[in-house]
Amino acid sequence: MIKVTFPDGSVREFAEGTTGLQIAESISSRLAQEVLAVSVNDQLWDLTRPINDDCTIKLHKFDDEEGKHAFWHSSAHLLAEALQELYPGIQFGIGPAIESGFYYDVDPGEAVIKEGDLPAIESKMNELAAQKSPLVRQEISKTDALKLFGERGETYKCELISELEDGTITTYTQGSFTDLCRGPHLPNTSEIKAIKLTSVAGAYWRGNEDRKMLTRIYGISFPKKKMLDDYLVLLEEAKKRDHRKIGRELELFAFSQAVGPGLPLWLPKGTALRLRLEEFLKKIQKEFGYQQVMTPHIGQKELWITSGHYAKYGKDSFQPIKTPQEGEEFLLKPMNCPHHCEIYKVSPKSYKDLPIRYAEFGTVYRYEQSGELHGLTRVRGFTQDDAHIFCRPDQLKDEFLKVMDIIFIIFKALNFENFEAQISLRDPENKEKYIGSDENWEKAERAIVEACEEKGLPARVELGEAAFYGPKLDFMVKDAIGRRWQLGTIQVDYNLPERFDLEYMGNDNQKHRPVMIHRAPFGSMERFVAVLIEHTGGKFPLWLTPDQVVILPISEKYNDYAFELAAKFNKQDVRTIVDDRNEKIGKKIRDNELKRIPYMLIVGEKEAENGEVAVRKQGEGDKGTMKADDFSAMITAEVEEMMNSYQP
RNA sequence: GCUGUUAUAGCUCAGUGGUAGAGCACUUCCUUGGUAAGGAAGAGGUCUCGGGUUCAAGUCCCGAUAACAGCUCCA
Repeated sequence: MIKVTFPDGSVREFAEGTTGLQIAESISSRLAQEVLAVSVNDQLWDLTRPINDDCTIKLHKFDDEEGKHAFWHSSAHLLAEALQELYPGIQFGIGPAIESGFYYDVDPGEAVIKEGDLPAIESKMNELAAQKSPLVRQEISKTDALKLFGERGETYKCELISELEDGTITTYTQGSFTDLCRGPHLPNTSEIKAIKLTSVAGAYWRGNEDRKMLTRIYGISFPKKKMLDDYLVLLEEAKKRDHRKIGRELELFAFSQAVGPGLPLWLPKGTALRLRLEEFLKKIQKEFGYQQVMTPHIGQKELWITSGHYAKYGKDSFQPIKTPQEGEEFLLKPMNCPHHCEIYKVSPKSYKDLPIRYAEFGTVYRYEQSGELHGLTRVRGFTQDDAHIFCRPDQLKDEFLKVMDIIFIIFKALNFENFEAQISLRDPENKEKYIGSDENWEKAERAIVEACEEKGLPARVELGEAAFYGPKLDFMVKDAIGRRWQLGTIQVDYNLPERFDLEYMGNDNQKHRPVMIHRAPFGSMERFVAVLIEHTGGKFPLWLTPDQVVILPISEKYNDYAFELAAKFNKQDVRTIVDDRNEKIGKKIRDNELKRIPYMLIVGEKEAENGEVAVRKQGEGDKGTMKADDFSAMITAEVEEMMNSYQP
């Protein structure tokens, strides 16, 4: 007998060789139907794999990550089996489960797989799933594995096998398809009830630009048809929230081929929104002891040679600007740090002066690869809500904590309730990729980890994701429909102070090196506005939205009253426009609902006579009539209350 | 940058070798209205750009550019 410990701590005995599935059956038949995989001593196993020792187990259904993972991984194998039948001689790369769904990278040889071929592949998958083929795990020696896949001409698989250690290799077989795979998998393919192949795209073999490009087929699958339908609805919803679409509809920003790719044009309404965000952050930063500075958009090439960026990025950047003066070269600034370092150096600094915090909404230019440009989230000219903090080493952690406070205030003000953090450290295997001493790196990495602990901020640690000059802490928010976006960033830098030879006089009358922190709570104004659009679906908070109120006269007879009110409201800082088109009221309501203006005021004979407005709230409908002055006071109070609640 | 797809009116799109179309938006007129689309008329296009095939190209072929999806990259 073996002792099995469940997640709740209870222990039960089972015969040696009992499987996860049998354990589930012993609890309830319903559980046995829904369970997909099992963790045995925190290792993910097949349900059909016999358990021979005492262990702790956890059963996984579709609603947890591990269950989904096994489900989609098996779906990838099912996709491969279907492809093998439809495209004889096809070669397989890898086919993993991903965050939502799965893919398989394949090399179809001469054949071409297009979007239009996906339905046929889907049908084949459904047909094969219905056959209830068990997925059978087999341990195999390295020699046998190389022989097996070698005979089938699977060069990609053989490459993978040759890098594995003998004795750790397993295969899974369902029907006529055998794949090299660590597992785990579903007991059989019939669990996969609803399949959608979503797209086909190219992907480099092993993610390497220099290797062959394979065909990647993406798909997603579910144990129930209804779940697939819900997922497809979510995709539709995401499409409706696309910031590129809403940005055009609400006249926030645009691109022009004449101006150039990746160079956004901010339209009046988008500019109003952005400036309001900037003012909000400036106000908070003032409270936190920041000083605004301003620097030019260009600087001498030597500035970035000093910083080290020219060596690393110079050849892939906008190229230097020449002048009539022989040998004189300027660069469009790709970041603001060197300029801020020069500001620091304008006068000698004492330890009593630190920390010094220079903030600038600094516009920078980076020559992103053409295929990388995407709406406002990835552009070639953008404005960072940048600041550089110069402090003493003993102030580092405290400054870090204060920056985190600013970021929390911003997330709260804009209703990003779900966020997480990622600590990016250097790759310990590849230390030569980074500049700076071991000692400094370790100090900085420790400060970040401790700051997160002190704030109780759960953070994922990623090795090898650090910038080349220092470790960083990035914030990811989840938007209203659950997608993750990277926004704010805080980066420690021991390197630039060194390169720019920054100093301060200590209380020991000796010169010391300050520590630098780069930070941008929004990230960039472009990216942040894009994420905010997708998060809110274009329904911005009242304090932020470009137009807060639109007045809709019932007929042209009441236009004068409408304009009078608008003028009065605007004087009171209630941002108001008038829809004076010669249209029926129903039409005006519809159009302004679609513009997501928070308040619509309908005015006709009754209202004009009594100095009233009929209030309609966007998305909520008629709210009844009130005095015009009461309405503007209400809006002013609502905005003030919001702004005051975010005082540091 | 790589692979694939796309490019027609301000927007969304139809047009599949024989002189360019719809809906919305826009302009003018009628209408002057009460909570999500009133009616009529009109204006608007070198069919992204450059080559080629053809008697004839928006349509077929090649190239460039841009956008989109994915990959790679992201100071």
